[in-house]
Amino acid sequence: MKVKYNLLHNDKETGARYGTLETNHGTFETPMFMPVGTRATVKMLTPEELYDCKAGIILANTYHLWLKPGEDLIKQAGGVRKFMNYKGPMLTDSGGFQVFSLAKPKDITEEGVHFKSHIDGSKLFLTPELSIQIQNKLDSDIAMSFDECPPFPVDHDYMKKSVDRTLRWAKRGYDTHSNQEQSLFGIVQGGEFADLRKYSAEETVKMNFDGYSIGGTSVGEDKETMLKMIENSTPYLPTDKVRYLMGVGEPMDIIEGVIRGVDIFDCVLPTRIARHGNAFTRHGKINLKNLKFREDFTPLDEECDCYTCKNYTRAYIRHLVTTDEALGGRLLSIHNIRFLIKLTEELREAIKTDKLLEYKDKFKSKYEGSNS
RNA sequence: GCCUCAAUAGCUCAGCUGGUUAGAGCACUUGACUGUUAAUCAAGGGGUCCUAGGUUCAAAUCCCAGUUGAGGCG
Repeated sequence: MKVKYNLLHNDKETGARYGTLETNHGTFETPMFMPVGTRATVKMLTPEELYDCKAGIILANTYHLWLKPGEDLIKQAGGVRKFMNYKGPMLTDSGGFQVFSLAKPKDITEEGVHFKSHIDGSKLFLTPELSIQIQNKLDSDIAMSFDECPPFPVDHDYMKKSVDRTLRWAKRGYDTHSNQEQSLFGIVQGGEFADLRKYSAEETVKMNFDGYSIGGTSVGEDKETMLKMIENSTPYLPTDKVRYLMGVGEPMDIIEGVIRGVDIFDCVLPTRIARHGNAFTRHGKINLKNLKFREDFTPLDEECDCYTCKNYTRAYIRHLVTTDEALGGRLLSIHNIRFLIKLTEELREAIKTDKLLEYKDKFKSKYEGSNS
């Protein structure tokens, strides 16, 4: 079956959405943060640890799994969820972000995108059809359209051409999509241009996808521009389909996204900064490598209910991080993922009680106050 | 007792045919990270070049004496 979004409540002041998304492998509440498991693993964590973090859905990447181990092996294993022993809902990204991170402008053609493999430098060619075919075989619950994710900034002329090409690619992917058990989402682009966001959203919605996402954010633009990108997109999306903001994961960005009508977020930030020794806390981001945590025998965050905070101290985690022990990255990853998911839980509660703006103000003053 | 070799950043070492402000890796102290090319990247602090003389316009570098260490010979 296709995913089904149920809108259960709008925050009275902001219109922010509380709802649920039904999938073939479970129903979860939104807003929700989706941890990133690019290569069929949320780096350093087991599926059980993700369940403990209350992850509603996780993400894997078409591009990376195409190269290794190959989509046919994963199909043989019974799909990516079975392959990695993850029992909950899963979304696959299309490889569109790799157009941004790996390809050069001249590599992007109407037919598809020429890549140089980041593994061995060999020449690759990814098309909208191929991306969808790979995702059909990966058998995720939700497949993403193959889009161009342009860098920031590009001029209006380039962005218009890019948006039109992404629309044609979306249509090609839609026509290729054959896995009836899998949903397919369209992606809104248009950069910081309000007219192109509107145009991209309206044209994408006409194709009647199972859900919609906002792409082209977190590619180097400033915060204010990113928020404009969102608020220039969500008004044109249908209220009865889920909305997913791609690549956004700073706590304040998630809150601002929810206020603007977003339901799902994904981001590598919690897991990446964890491997680099950092943790989100109510009082801002902290770097456990800092000397000031040497004798700090308190948890990362007093109010956190994660496995790490219930059992370990900052001093111990600092020891693990400074001695390059893998457990440090694991404990921090568990905490950071749980932190963002708990944030979305609290946002859901705030929406249900129509107190989202009040919640935002409280969170913000703590988070952007003095670090400790 | 004699001979040889060594001594430069916290550690391991480059530099030694004299010539800008003595370097590197690691460690240390910080910072960055937003649909993962990332357990990564960047910056910063840190020196009696063993000590004392000498040669020279100029010495980590050459000469002399000493100190400490390693090895060898008695």
